[in-house]
Amino acid sequence: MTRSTAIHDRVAGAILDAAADLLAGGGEPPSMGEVAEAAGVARATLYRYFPTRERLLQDLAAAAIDATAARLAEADLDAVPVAEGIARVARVVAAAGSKYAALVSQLGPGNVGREDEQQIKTMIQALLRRGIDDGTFRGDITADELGFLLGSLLEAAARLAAEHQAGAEKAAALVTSVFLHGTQRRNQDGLASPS
Amino acid sequence: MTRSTAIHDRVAGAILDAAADLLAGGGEPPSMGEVAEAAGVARATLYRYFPTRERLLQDLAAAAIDATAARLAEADLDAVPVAEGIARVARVVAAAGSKYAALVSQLGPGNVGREDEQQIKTMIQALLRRGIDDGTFRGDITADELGFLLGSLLEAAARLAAEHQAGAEKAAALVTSVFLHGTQRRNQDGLASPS
Amino acid sequence: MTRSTAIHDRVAGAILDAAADLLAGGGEPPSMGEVAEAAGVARATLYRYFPTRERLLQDLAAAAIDATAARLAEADLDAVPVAEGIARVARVVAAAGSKYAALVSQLGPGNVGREDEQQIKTMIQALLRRGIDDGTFRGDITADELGFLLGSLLEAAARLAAEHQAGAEKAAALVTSVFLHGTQRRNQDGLASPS
Amino acid sequence: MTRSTAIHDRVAGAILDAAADLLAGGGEPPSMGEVAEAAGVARATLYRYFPTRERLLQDLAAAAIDATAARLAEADLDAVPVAEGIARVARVVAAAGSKYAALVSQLGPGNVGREDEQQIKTMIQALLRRGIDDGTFRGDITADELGFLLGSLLEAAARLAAEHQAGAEKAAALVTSVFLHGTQRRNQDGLASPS
DNA sequence: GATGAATGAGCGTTCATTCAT
DNA sequence: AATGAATGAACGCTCATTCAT
Repeated sequence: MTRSTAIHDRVAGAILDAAADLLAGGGEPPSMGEVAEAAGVARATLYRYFPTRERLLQDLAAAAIDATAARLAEADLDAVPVAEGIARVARVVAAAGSKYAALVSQLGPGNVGREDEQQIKTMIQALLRRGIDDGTFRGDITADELGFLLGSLLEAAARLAAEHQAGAEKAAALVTSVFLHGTQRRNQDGLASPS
Repeated sequence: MTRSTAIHDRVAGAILDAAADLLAGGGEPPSMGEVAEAAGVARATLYRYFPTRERLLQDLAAAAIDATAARLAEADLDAVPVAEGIARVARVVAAAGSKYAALVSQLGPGNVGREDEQQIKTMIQALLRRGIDDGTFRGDITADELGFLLGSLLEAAARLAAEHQAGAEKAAALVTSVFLHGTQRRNQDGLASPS
Repeated sequence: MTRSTAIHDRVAGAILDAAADLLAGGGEPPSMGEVAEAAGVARATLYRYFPTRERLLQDLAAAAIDATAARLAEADLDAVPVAEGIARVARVVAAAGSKYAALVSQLGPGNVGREDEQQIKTMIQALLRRGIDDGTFRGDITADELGFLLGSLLEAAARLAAEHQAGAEKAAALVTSVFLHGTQRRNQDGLASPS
Repeated sequence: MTRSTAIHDRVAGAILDAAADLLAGGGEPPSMGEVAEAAGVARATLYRYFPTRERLLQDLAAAAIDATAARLAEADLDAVPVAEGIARVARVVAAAGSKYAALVSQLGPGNVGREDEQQIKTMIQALLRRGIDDGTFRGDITADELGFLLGSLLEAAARLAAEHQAGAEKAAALVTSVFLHGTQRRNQDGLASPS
């Protein structure tokens, strides 16, 4: 069992690597046949590991997300002020860059392995909730809304970084600044604000 | 000629309507045969009008964009303060909502009829540039970067509205507020800002 | 009526000419669209004259056959000995050559405007029957069988002439000789003969 | 390899059989879909074996020709007098009958797998040349011309047999007799002969 | 009566997925 | 467990034929 599991993982890894390369490289989404060939297995074998194209992409996304989650976990978000936490999140996501962007366009937003993504969502939600509690954010935006906004901006940062329109650091700083300023607690300022 | 053009446009319109309905409705992207049937024409006829699936989707997107551009043109963006202009843009885009969101996921971001989209981009760029000039926005973010950020947030607003996670008005207000506060000119405030 | 009939015939003639040219020229059978274009009319107009591809080809064949029938009628088959009659038939058919061959391959043997072909068949049958009666042909082959054999050999002559593998005269003489010798009345000769 | 080749051949054979049946049966040429259905395979599979309708027909013809060639090879043409050889050829071709006739009308004469047909042509040419040398045939007709004439008459025999206008035996005997008498060496007889 | 457009059937192809070995 | 072959659905296209103006 241990033996075979090891083999299984090695093959699955090779397939995921091949798929990632193809996705990152060419413009058109690779066919299952191309993935199988690049991985050096037969189409039918590919299907033994990933019973569906969608599943393959999801698992691929899950891998990227796991890596991102790991980096976030190392980032000690709980140990720093909320603003710094947001900055770290943005840097990690912007660095993940191209992989993340390529996948998202294949899956449509929101289909990315719900369960795996949850790890990240949870960490970020904690950060946001802490920010609400300690007054970093204004009180008229719910945690869910904050999460959605931050998600969109992080996606923008990843795309910016991926398309080399800005360095990852630059993109992260930009997004961090806008998010924090856009959501920070303040006094009357005459600007529109959600009812 | 006028006659035949009118007929042509009517049929093309019927096809686009049918395709839009199917896209908005079901989850799986409709086949060309389904689109043809829904439009009440033969598959061969569909191909006379839209020689390719991709072309159909592009034209569909172009139609949605044209409609949005028309609404933006009616919004008199030049005649109101920048902040109000942004608010109007957000409301229009959030109202466009579902159509826009369904299409984007089919085409991948960025393939949406470059030329047609340009109309909108131009209007928004003008608004942003005016905001930079009159001090609405801080000076450390370029017009391009502002455009990218606003684009991401508008997409978020459209998705929010489409998924009924928030009313279109609410989504627009949220995004407007965050964007304006996030990018407004300010004094030192100790928050991170892009170098 | 007379006026319009004249016009009608002129257009029909132009179409038939165009079709004949295309058939004789290229290898692949021309499409209805190609015929229409070559004739300078719209596809739909072509169908007003020839309601079916098959009908067009049949009418084309009928024209060729009419011409052939006319030449045969001029040949005074009744006024000469049977053997000379056969020779004249062969010369006429071999001379018709290429047109005949190109058409046959499009219609499959035997579909060539039954009625029109009948004119020729009747003339030839009369000749063959006279040959049976006057002892030119042996008595163990029916008039129908003789007709079929002669038909096959005439087709061969036409093809030979069309493909320039032999001059029309040569091909006609060859076929005439073989047919006459092969079917002439004779004494015991030890060769196989149909029971 | 041996295994898979055997399977491949079995399926290909089943497809060819189905196609032959449909061709022989109905009047209208069967669609690829009909052939696939009759053979019990999916259309896509049919295309794996025969990538083109034309290819399918050619291979079908080649099969018929191979079978005919095999029968001719069994007929020991070299071991019998030329006249008897011709008779055997005629019997074999007339027996092949319907298959051969149905195919020819689909492919147009002369497109039938040139290489495969060559086997038969060669055998017959040998026979004819022997006949020229041993005086069976008259000297004023070349081997090529004899071949062409015999070919036409054999085609006639196949058609006669296929259309049940005569039994295969009868058709073969008729054609044999006419060909041999028509081409045999003789003295002056007053009949036309090719210059 | 002539035409442009529409139709329906078939062709040849790709591809995700399943079957049988 | 890995594979070659099969499947079915759709795509994009051509063409004979029909419809509506």
